[in-house]
Amino acid sequence: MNLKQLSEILGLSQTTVSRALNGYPEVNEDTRLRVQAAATKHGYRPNSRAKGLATGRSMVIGHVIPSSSQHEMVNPIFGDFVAGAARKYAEHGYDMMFTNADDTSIERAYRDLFQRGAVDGVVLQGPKVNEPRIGVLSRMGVPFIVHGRATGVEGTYDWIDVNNKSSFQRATKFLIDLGHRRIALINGLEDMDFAQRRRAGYLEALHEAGITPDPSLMRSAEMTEVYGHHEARAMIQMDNPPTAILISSMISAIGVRRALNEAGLKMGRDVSVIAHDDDLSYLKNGQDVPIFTATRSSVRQAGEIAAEMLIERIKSPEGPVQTRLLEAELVVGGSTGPAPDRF
Amino acid sequence: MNLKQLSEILGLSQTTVSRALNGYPEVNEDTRLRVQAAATKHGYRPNSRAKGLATGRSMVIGHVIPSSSQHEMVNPIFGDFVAGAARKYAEHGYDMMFTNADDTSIERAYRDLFQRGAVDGVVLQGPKVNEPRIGVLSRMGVPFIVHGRATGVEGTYDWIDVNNKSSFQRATKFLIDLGHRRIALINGLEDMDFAQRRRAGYLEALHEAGITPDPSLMRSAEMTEVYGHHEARAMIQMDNPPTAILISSMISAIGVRRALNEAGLKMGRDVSVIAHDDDLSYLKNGQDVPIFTATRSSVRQAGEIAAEMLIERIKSPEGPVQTRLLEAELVVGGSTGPAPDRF
DNA sequence: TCGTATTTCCAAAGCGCTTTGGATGAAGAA
DNA sequence: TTCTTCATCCAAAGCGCTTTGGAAATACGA
Repeated sequence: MNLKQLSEILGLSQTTVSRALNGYPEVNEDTRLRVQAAATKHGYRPNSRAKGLATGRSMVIGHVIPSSSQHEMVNPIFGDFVAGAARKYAEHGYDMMFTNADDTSIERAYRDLFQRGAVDGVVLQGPKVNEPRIGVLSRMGVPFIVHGRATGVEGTYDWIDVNNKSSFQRATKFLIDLGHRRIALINGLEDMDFAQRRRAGYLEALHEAGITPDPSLMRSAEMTEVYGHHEARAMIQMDNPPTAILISSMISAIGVRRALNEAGLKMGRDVSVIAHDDDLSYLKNGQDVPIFTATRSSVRQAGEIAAEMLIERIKSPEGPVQTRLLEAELVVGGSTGPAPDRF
Repeated sequence: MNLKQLSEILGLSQTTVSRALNGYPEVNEDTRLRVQAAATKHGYRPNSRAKGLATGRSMVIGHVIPSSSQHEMVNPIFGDFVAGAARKYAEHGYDMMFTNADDTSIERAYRDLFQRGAVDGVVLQGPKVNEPRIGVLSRMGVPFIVHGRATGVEGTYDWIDVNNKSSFQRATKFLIDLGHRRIALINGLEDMDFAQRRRAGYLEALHEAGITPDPSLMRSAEMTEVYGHHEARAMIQMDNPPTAILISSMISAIGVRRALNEAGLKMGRDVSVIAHDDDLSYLKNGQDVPIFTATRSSVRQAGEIAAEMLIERIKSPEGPVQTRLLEAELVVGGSTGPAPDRF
């Protein structure tokens, strides 16, 4: 069923039917009701491609899945972020499109998506330090929003981010106040912007307390469970092991916990642990009592906000730059305690 | 840059340029090269909406995210499945579209997506027993593939699934052979088809061994970490606790492990545990030695296969029904051992 | 009554592409 | 030479919608 057929059934022109359905004023209210009834009855749905062609808008927002070619890793936060965004998209009548691209072709993927008119805007996830994609998108003139920020990138752009630095600074200070001096940081990949910021917060807290950072206590890699286990295990075997560990992801924190258990160490007593918690739906940090002391910030909520900001940007491309800094909450759970007495 | 402009630059008709770029034979090879060079030089990308309108195909495949309204839960396998599928879509020139829909409007979401011409085919994830969506999609005539199957649905349809029954039957038998008699099952939601099949396998193995199933050892809910913890904790406090636990998800298995640790029980010695492992990229089951004894089947690979099957279906809508049953591998890890002597 | 708004509708153009049905000219056959 | 046959290209229609620029009919004012 297309517009033409529907209009013939109704004995009206396509113009009138189109207007009736799209809420234009120049159509009699009786006619509108008649049209709407017929549309529902016959299950008429305007063809999105034709509509897009005519209006010049696709009502689609693009995401690029950065399936890194080396590490075939899907970020666990992906699902929740997307679910949050999708909900808002749906509310505003947008669909969501994904394209897959490996590291080498991400830029082309974005360019392609936009220039062939497939999307009205894009979301850039997981920015690296000096993220080159931001410049590319800016020059292309495509509305976009960054989930995160990119140190070293010139110019302004819309972004939503967690205050990674302050949250890790606070978490570190929390541990220092508990008497910890040897605090390890199990972080994400070095070149990720969030990892740099978290490290900066960690270092600043150490600095404020007059603690010299120990490079052997700072690790970084893709944040899997196995990675957390591997690094924690290595560190507790050191001559001078850390008494506390800061971890950039709950998933890796689970690996850390596993390593501690294997070594017969008790979290919160022998070793204190703080993790960053994205509040994933399938991995809540305990029920009433949090398992891990954690810096918590819902990535799903970030997805919702990102979607709304992007839609706003699409609506007014020349509007003022929008930024949004979420503060992570420091929730205290059972994984932290006073530094053990080693003397 | 559109076709018209490009053809004017080249001094050729739109027809010829279009044909040159799409590999039709009726164009001189020199001309074709000239056209291709100009297209690259000017960064010409055919507008997908216009192309779609003209060809009648959208080159997009739809997924519906079933963000259940009650439990705001995103399935953790979502990311990996999608990453697998997306890769294949990209290889064949397809994009991937997501729509969000709550439980009540999923059917409408599919109908809408297809009837307005937004997608050429859809993927149906997480089928329930008697899944009504399958009938809907069949009647609509939209090419689709089911990730999973649906007991009780009449008619044939394309699907790819893991042999849930046989894998859980084998896993259960494995535990029985180790001397376990009280074996618990921490399963997914009752109405999910996979959960029913896993339970059937479990029950059959018990039956074969002459063990009467104990309803108090069978739990089912959405498979979060907290759920695994909660159920395991409850069961080990029973008068007659299980000596082995079968779990439908690695995430929940982690919760089970947490409960066992809290109770001072050692996995593999005091309680044996087998989990189903979807081989998620961020949650590998250990490195060399598997942590959990597990029934393993890569959901990412399932995504790839599903994508290829669907594309094949789109190509030949009248082709024979395609089904694919993957056998899960039983990997033996450190979480299982002989039943403890209780006498 | 006539002239002017206002309401309600429509024909046709246009969005950017593919594809049908030729047209043109060169090469080969007779 | 004249007639076919290819090879190569093009004009125009069509995909299904929105939107421009009226036209017709009705209401209103004087």
